[in-house]
Amino acid sequence: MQTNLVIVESPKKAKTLEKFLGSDYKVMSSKGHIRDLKKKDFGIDLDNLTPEYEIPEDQTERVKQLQESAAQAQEVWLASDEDREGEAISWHLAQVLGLDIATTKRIVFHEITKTAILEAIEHPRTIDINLVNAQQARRVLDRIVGFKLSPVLWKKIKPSLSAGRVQSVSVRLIVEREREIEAFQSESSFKVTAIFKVDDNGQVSDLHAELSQRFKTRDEAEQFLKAISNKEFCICDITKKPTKKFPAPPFTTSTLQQEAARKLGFTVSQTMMIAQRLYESGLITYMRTDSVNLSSLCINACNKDIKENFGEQYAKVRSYHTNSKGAQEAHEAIRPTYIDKHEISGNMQDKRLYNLIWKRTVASQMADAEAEKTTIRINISGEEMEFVATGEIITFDGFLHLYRESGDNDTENENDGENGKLPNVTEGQMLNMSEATAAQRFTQPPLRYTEASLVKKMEELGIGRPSTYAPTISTIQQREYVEKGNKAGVKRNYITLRLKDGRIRETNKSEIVGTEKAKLIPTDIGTVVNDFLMQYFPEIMDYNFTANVEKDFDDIAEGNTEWQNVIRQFYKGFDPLIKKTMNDRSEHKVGERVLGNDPVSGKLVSVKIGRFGPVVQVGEASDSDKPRFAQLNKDQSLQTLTLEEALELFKLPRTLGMYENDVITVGTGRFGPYILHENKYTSIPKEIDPMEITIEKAIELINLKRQTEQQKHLKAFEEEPELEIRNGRYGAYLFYKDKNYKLPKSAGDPLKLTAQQCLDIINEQASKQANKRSKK
DNA sequence: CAGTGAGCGAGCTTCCGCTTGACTT
Repeated sequence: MQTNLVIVESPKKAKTLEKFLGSDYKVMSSKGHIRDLKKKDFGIDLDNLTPEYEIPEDQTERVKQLQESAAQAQEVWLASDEDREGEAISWHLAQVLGLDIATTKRIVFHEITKTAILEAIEHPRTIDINLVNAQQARRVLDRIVGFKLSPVLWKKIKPSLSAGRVQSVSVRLIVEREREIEAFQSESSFKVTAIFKVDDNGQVSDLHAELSQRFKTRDEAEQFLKAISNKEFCICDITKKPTKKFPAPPFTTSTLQQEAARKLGFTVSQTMMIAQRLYESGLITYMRTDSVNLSSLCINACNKDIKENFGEQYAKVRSYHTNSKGAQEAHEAIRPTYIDKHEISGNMQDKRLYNLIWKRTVASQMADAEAEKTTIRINISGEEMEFVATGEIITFDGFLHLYRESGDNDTENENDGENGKLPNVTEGQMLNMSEATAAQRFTQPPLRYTEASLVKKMEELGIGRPSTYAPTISTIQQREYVEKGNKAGVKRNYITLRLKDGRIRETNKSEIVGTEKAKLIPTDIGTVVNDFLMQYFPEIMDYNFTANVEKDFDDIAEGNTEWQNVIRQFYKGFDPLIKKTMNDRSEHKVGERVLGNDPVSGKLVSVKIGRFGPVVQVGEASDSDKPRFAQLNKDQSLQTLTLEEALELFKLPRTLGMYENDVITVGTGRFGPYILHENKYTSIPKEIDPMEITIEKAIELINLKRQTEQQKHLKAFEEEPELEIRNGRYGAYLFYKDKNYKLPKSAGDPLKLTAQQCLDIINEQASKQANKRSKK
């Protein structure tokens, strides 16, 4: 007889718990929150500051089941996570299930082990209403900020935009980084390196050293090289210093996302999807966590595993503590459920992520790596400056044997000759310099954010939670505040001076710098919205806003303040700003920039964010004839567009002339410039300027298009009129009911396929597609 | 990746955190 009902948040957790607790206990899950503020309305009675809750559509069935089970049970145990949100979930459950808040048993555990759970059952408490109120304050504040601020944007900038405590500040980070990069002035200096020939136990080897100082100008560097060509070099000092390296703590959501991006190239949401799969298969612990804590069970298992596989000296028991802002630590760190499971079966991605988690976890329980750092100082006769050679050798690899954390700026081959082993030399030894080089080096602008490095920054600032990092990054891209893109590098020339055999040779080389891939770049809309919010709502945009309100939430949780007071206090300052901004009828639209006057009509030319994004406008709404509009090209920006470029946009569409009884026009559309003739569109290739294109060239392109069009239809079928084999840029493919399908290589000669074979291929791909789409 | 090509008149849009979903063409 199941007399007890235990309710947790996650279904997977429920299953595991049921095994531990035995037949007296039925375990169910809430699947997160079961109530929320009304979805459609504002959801808060602002006069009394009362939240208006409802059960979301997709939770009604589940709530009904919970109610039925609760009615049958003699005792209900609320076992949601031990954090603010978890406490609120328990409270909502108690309300909806008609349980007494004062007496209903509330239990918590941070690790899912039998002892931890039985221990929790032994020590139940009741719902902490102060903590619940802290959550209500958090929820209400976010709703007020989001639902009051967004409409201001709809009115002032563009419909459907959004603003919020977390997303707006995330966009700010990206906009400001972009501005830093724009404003960055690269400075160059000359770095001097030298190679000395050393007799190392009968073998001649190179000793690379760098000058202790850099030169500002080419001339200074040249003078220096001249000066040292006939100097003497002597080792004046050798110091050896032992150093230690420590393993990184076990994974949290944020660090897992970062490391999976750096080491495996996963996007943040990809990582979360795979981790979810591993969790549901029982292979890893919960993947949304801010804790670095490992259960003692796990620590012991690591210890045993390390000793068996690497030896006694590699093991070192460690416990980690979080230092990230606002961490609530309701779960363990992300770790393998069973340490002795070194490998898993499954697809490649699952395996790789599991492997990463396994290594990180085990490495966190391994010994420090020990190294010896050697610094050799080389004196130059008659000079203040000296050459310095450094080398580091690992004397004991410790955790490095298994795992090394990657850095954000890691490049493939960063060995600048500074690491590694140095040849054997002694103090006082005279050296022969074989060559010296002065190479021009430039200071680098800050790097744009990747998804993962943005998550890192958000965590540092205490913005967002493990469960929201990935969704937030999707949101700001969906709203088109930010896009993920590549930045082509620029070519830069640099000078190298090389001293060899008493002669200095100068060479000019060039390199491509600043190439960035899959980086977050702000759009015009993102920039305009950010600047607008910064101007009118600086408090919300302050990087410390979240941290400040968190202090208030803590006060509420400790019972020192009433939650409504905190909200009332905030709203008192916020509401007038909203009202004022809404009613502010300034002459110009937000983000508008006047470029000048149209030389033909004399009318005002301006750029702004239009209904469909950035546009140029000639004339004003008050003019007798309507203003003309033109959309900006994809590579143009509101902030940098010039009057000339703006006027250029109005020169299209233009008419080239007649061909076969119809006009040829040249226009520009969503996919770049095109030729329109007889209702058919032909793209104009990149290398041809649509402003310069001749009618002859246009006709040539039209005919070329017709030709490929003709060659497109390889084979049709009588029995399946909607099926066709077509020829495209990448060879033959299938066309069926207005959709394209790839032909697998195994299909053989496309012309020999039967209709049935084609349909089989299509069906197979369609079902794969359906799987993919449903995941979205 | 397989070819695509519109133009600010109804309406509606939006937050942050918890959690996992599965319109058959």
